[in-house]
Amino acid sequence: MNIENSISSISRQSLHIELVERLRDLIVDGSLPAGGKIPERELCERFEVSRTPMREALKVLAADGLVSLAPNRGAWVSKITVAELEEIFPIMGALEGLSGQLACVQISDRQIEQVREIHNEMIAHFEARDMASYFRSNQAIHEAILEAADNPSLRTMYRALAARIRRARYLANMTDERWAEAVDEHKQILQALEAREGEKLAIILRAHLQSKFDTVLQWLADEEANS
Amino acid sequence: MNIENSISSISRQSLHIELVERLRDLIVDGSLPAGGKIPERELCERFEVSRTPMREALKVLAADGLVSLAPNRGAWVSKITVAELEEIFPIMGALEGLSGQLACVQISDRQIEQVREIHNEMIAHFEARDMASYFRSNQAIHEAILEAADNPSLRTMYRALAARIRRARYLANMTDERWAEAVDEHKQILQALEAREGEKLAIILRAHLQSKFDTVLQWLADEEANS
DNA sequence: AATTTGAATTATGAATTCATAATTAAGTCA
DNA sequence: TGACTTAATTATGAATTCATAATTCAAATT
Repeated sequence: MNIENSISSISRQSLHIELVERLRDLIVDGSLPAGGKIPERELCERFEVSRTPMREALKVLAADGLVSLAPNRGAWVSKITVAELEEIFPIMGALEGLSGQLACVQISDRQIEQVREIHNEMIAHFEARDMASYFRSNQAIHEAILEAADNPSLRTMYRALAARIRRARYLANMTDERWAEAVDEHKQILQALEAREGEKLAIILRAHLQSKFDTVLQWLADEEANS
Repeated sequence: MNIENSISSISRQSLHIELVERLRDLIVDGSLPAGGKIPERELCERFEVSRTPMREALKVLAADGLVSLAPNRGAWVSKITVAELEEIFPIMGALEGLSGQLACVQISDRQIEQVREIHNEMIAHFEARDMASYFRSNQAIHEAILEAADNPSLRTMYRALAARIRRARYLANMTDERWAEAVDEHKQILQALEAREGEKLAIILRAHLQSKFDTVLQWLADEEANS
């Protein structure tokens, strides 16, 4: 690596980039709840930055759809609506399907081995009914496939959409029956990946996502019933 | 429409949004050439805004991939590389395929009629060998299908990708043979749409895009040969 | 008491300022 | 001359300031 590169990799990236990532996390993990106002001043104090980089970050997140800017009224965490989910899930399906297809072309034996390991861990978490750990492994598998697809633009777009969906904290909503189905779908995913059957993997991934969508819709319906 | 909505629709959107659109146009139409430095001060003077909203706009465009920010060295129009196009085209294919599928479900007879009209205009432009007009009609068809898909998120993402690709001004590169092929593909697109055969339309659209990709790669190869 | 009005306060959008990094220009020496 | 230093200039990133829009809250009115 030459000097120029080594310097740029050491130097801290700009504040607004850092803030985009931090704020995205706060929104996705629910610390900044959907529909709520974003306390600009407070966040500036918390992260010890001035308003300029904070507001730059908010503008980037707004372009991403995670934040809504009301002129002269500030920034709000965008609400998750059923309409939005109905928009996003088919797109996720298309991107994840593509991700699977590309992965089947590109993936190394070593990477398949890694996916299988995560898969087995996930099965163990399922059998222990440890949903949080299960969910982490689950996400790691999808990330590994996305990684194997080796397409940075696809990765960025997929993650932006995933962030928008993840604000819906539907995690605990999965029934035991649905959970078992999801595990079965994951076994098919692993099979197709190991056989490097791209088309088949794409179809399974899309179906898997459709089921997830149904779960999320169920969660939303429950939410509304409770409010 | 209630008072709140009527007010918000009157109020001018923020400067940075306006600038994002203007700058995107400048980049896509080549006024700000790929790989070139973005003259921040000059643009501020041209649009009569201070650096704050201009820089906010640049950050949004950077998140979109149209602009690269070099720490302490300013903003540059991102270069188009073969690697980037290889990334983007499959994604465009997935999105455009989805767009076609959704359109086949949603599209009204009236909308199909409109697409057919644009299609016929396009054929006339082809027969007159008026490539600029042909290209406009062509784009209008893809836009109409995207519109019929009725999915704002898909629209936004598709357009963002299209902007990244359009910086490659490959327009004049199409051979007469390739042009005739493209027209033939468009006849198949119209047929599938009229028959509302979503799967088929998706396949045709992906193939159509693949051919376009080949044209763009050819253009890039020529470019490099000339430089 | 509920609603309306208007001043005080606060938040927002954008311009300006400021510290520092990068670039350019000028000078030095082989 | 041409490579290397170093000072001057410029550009950049971020903080601060400023004008204005929105909100709050108390007083006035019905």
